[in-house]
Amino acid sequence: MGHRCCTKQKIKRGLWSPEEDEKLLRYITTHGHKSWSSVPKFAGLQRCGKSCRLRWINYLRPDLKRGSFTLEEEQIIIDIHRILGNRWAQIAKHLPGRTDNEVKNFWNSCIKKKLISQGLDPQTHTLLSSHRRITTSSSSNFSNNNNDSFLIITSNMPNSANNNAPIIETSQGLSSSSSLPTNNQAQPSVVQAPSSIVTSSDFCYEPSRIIENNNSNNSNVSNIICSHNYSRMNNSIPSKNSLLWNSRTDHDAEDFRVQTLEEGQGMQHSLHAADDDDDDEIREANNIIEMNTNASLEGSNNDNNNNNNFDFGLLESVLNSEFMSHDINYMDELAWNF
DNA sequence: AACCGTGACAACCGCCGAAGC
DNA sequence: AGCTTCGGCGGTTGTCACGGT
Repeated sequence: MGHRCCTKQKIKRGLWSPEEDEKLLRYITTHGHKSWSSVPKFAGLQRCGKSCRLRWINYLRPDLKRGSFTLEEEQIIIDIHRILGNRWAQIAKHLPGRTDNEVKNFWNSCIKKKLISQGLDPQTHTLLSSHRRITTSSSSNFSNNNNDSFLIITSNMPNSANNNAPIIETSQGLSSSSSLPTNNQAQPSVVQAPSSIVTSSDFCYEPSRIIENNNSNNSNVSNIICSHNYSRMNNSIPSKNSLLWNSRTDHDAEDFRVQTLEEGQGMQHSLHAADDDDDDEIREANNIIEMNTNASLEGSNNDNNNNNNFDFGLLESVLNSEFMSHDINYMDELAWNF
């Protein structure tokens, strides 16, 4: 049973012969591909347009990088997969010369097994239950020992096509009553960020500290969760009043800074998004955006944003992953207060 | 030499959303 | 507004090479 476009004509299937490749290559390089459905006809191929497209994209395209994945590429895939999941096309965009099919195959044949052998769930990047040393409560609950244990920034990402400034929500601390906030509880403070701060729902990430994830209910909404995991980087507990860390925003990027100023008086965020030249979505590289907010750290109502886009399931998994997969002792020494 | 398991890669399938009519 | 076509995507299957038994 072929694809609909294949049913009308006699269609060859299976592996492509060198002659077919030659025909397709010659046609595309001279005529381009305005309409894939008409390519086989004009190129003299007994294939469906879809098959031609796939062959071109995955094999014949001149800008493809062949050969094994490098360790760096592997790490990029893992990092982005942690954030985006099985969005192979999005992941591949961060790997010049690689196709989604390649990335997917590499993941399924290599990375997946490697993660499993390390005791990690390849889908969630958290420890497999058999490897857990700390047990947690049910997935709907999260508990910690301090109200001000972490900072959450939730950004309401715009489409890359529009220039609306994203909404950045900040919230500090979760209830220590062991359950996550619900929609009826105090809402995070909301500030309007400059439009240059974020242009993509998937470019800004820091594997161990910041998680950004599309909300399943709204593809334009992403969450960035920053946990207070500073001491691992700085080998010290961060000061209460000034907090700064770096993180990666892309494979060649390094800056994403959040600076927290006087507790209770406000917060200052300094975001530095690095660029990926090949990605239209990542336009605002190297802009240092500072925004001062008067957001109360206690959380406040806001007049222009009522959505509750926190992905608490994600949050929990992130935190579980964070604390269990990296450094158990870290939990003991972590000072939660700023 | 034959068989089998595995890994890597290629290709197909079915679904979905956008665009055009 | 509803239908069709098309391109894009992720999941799955097929194919081939290779090494071990």
